[in-house]
Amino acid sequence: MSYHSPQNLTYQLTSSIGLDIIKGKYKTGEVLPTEIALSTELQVSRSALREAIKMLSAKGLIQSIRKKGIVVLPKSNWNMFDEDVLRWILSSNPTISLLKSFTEVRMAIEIQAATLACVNATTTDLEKIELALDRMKAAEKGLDDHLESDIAFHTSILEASGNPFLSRLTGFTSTALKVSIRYTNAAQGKSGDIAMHDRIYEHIKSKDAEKAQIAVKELLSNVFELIDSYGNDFL
Amino acid sequence: MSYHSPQNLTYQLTSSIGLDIIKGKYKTGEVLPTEIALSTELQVSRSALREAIKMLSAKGLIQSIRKKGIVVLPKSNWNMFDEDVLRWILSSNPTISLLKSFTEVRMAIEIQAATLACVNATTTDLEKIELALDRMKAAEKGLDDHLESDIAFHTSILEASGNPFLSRLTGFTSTALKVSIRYTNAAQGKSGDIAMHDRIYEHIKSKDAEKAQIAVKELLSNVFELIDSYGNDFL
DNA sequence: TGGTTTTTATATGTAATATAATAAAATTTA
DNA sequence: TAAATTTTATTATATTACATATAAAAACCA
Repeated sequence: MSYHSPQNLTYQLTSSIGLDIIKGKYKTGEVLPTEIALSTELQVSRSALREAIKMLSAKGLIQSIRKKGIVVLPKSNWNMFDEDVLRWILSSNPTISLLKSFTEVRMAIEIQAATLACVNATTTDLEKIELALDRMKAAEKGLDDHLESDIAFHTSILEASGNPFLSRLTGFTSTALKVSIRYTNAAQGKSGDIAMHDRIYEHIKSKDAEKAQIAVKELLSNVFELIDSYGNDFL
Repeated sequence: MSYHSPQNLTYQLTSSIGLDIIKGKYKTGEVLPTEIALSTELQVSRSALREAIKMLSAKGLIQSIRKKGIVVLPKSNWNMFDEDVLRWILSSNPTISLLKSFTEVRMAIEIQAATLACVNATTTDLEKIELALDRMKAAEKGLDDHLESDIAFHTSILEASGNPFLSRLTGFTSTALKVSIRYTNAAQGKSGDIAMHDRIYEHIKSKDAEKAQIAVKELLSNVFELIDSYGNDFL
C-alpha cells in the first residue's frame, strides 16, 4: 500500500529521519543537524536530503527555518492520519495506551460509518460487505486469511458510508487492525466473533441504524477488553 | 496556522499544483507535464519544482514514476486530514454535500471526545473549556470574536479527551467551522446556541457521558439543519 | 509473419556546485 | 551604552551534469 518506491533514496531518507524523530532522537523544538552535516553524515547529496526534509515537513513533523535550521514541531502538528507517520509511530512505540486510543477512534468512526451506511449503502456496497463476511467465514476453515478478510469487512463499511472522509480512513483502520492483532496475538478464531460481524451486516442491510450502532459498539468493546487482557504481557 | 512561509517558493508551487489537481486540471491517472516542462512553464528551477512534487506526493496526491512521469493518484489516496489538502478542496469545491460530510465526521469525533473528556479531562482541561465558553459569551456582547471563541470551545474538548488522535483533529474541526460559517453565513448569534454549549460543558464537568453525548449530538444536528436551510443558496 | 531480443529515447533520480536571501550574532561606532 | 553596521551561518533557489530505470521502437530471428 506504500505508494513510494522503497528503493527510492529520498523515501528511504524520509523514513529513516522520520523514525529518528518519532523515536525521540530529535525532540520537539530541537534542531536537526544542518543540511550539509546531515547529508555528509548519511552519505547522500544535499538535494536528496532536502527532498526528504520537504516530505517530512509536508507530514507536519518538521519545519525548516532559515538560519535557524530544521526544527522538530510539537506532536500536535504531526499528521497522525498519515499512513507513514502512523506506521513509524507504531513500529517504534506500540504502547497499550496507544492501541486503546486507536480503538477509541475506530469506535467513533465505525459507529458513524455503520449509521450512515444504513442510509447510503448501495447494493454493490452491501455485496462487498457480504463478500468480506464470506471470506471471514472461509478463513475460519483455513481457506482465507483472517486478518485480510477482517480488514476487508471493516473497510467496506467505511466505504459504504458514502462519506468521503470516512471512506478515506480505511488505511487508519487497517493499520489499527494489523497492529492490534500483532500485539494482542488473539482476536482471530474467537468464537462469537463471526456472529457479531454477521449481526452488523444484517442490521446495515435492514437499515436499522440503532441496532447497527449497538452491534459495532459491542464488537469494538470486545477489542478493547482483548487489548486490556492480552496487552499487559507487553509494555 | 500554516507552518510553511507562504513566501517560500516551493510552498507556493505546492499550493498551486495541489490546487490544479484538486480543481481537476489534472485528473486521476493522468500524468502531469514533465519536471522540465513544468519548471520552464512556471519559470522556476527544477529543484524547487521537485521539492514541491515531493511535498504533494507526501500528501498522497501524486506519485512520481520513472520514465512514466508524475501521475495523479486516486482520491482514495489523498490525505483528507491534511490541512493543506482540506483547505485546497474547500476553497475550490465547497459543495453542500461536502459540508455535510464534514459535519458527519465532526459528529463522530466530537461525541467520542466529549465522552472521553468525561473520564479524562483534567482541571486545566475543564478550565480551558470554560474559558472558551466565557469568550463565546463575551463575543455575544461584541467583546470577542464569535468564530475564534467557538473554535476554541470545540478544540478544547478534543484536547480534553486525552486521546492523541482526537486531539490532533483540532485543525479539521476548525477548518470545518471556518468554512461552514463562511458558507452558511449564519450560526453566530443564534439564540440558544450559547445555552447548548453551556450544557455540553456542564455535562462534561459533572462527568455525565450520556448527557454530554446527547448535547453534542443536538448541537451538531442544528449545524446540519443550518447547512441544509442556508446552504441551498450556494452551490 | 509473429514473437523475441536489443537498442534507443525519455523521464525521473541523484549529485555537485554556486549564489541569494535572511536572520542571528558579533562588531563597530557615536 | 545603545544604536547602527558588518559578519556569519543556514536554508532557499538555480544550474548543470550524469545515472538509472523503463517504455517504446527497432532489429532480429525462427
